[in-house]
Amino acid sequence: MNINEEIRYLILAIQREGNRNFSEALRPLDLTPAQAEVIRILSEIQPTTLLNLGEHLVCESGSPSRLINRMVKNGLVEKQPSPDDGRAILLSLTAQGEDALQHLDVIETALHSAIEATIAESGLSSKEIANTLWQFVRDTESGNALQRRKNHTQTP
Amino acid sequence: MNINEEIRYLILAIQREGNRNFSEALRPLDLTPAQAEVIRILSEIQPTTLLNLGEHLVCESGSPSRLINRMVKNGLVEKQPSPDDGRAILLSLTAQGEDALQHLDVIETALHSAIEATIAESGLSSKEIANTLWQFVRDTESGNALQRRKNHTQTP
DNA sequence: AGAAAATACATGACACGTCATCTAATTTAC
DNA sequence: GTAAATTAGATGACGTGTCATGTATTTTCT
Repeated sequence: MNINEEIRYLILAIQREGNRNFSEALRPLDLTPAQAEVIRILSEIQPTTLLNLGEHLVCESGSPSRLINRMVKNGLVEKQPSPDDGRAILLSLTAQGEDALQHLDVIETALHSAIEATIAESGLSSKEIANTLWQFVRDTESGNALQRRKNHTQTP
Repeated sequence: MNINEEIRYLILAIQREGNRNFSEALRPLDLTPAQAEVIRILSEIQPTTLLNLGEHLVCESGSPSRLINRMVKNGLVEKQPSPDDGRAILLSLTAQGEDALQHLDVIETALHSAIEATIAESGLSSKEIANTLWQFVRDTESGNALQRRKNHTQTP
């Protein structure tokens, strides 16, 4: 097996395993990884429209109508019509959503520490890895979404 | 945003973008990425059972009954009862499946060249990247599946 | 102002992935 | 030899992802 094919499958394997672990950690909160991403993004840019939310989501392309509808049904997100645009809908976290955010923070902090420890064992730095990984998603939809998130969370 | 959180989302973004690109390349063959993985694995270890196939699949945990049923319906794979075990089913590629394999080979070769070129731009080597990525999936289900595939394709 | 194009969102259709549960066949234990 | 445990596979349920299509609202163009 070609080393580049191996890397292709490694990315898939890491994503699957990571998602499984994260799902398991989120189970007590009754959240999926995609929902967790929505909560974190909304906490940074709420209130915002479905379209703008979609432009910050790495987990999905297009407008995440159904993902949001499920979260509304679960009491995590609320919708209200936009005063400026009759087509748009403004989304924000409910009190329950804000509450989930606090728990989510603990879980994600632990996850990121685990990632750091894993990379440290390899001898490379997180920065070197990130730099290489960025090569794959520069000027892509998902890459742009991630870049937007970075811009939003940096203190200027 | 923490660098390790960034890496977490980079993995997700790469997997999504890569999957979209691969899906698009496979569209003329009427194959999905998961089906492509099955074809490649079967070509290496056929005839084999559903369970053994599952142990070589990175794309799915558990037994891929439905994935295979779809491929049987599409004429890519054929099932036959195992002579040794009344519970087991032996899977193999049909002529159409073998034909798809040839086309798949061309597509994957191009994909792996593109991966190589992307990594080369970053200054690190494919081996260094692979080594670090392996840290994340050592002793996991997906990682073991990939290791089994490597063992099968290496010339001893 | 009015027609045409663009935009924001919703929805149907399909294929995954994951978990839980079920059935049938085989192995294990006694 | 038979009951219990294990194993191989199938299937229901649910939540994504992705693509295509549909509807309502705004913008643009003239």
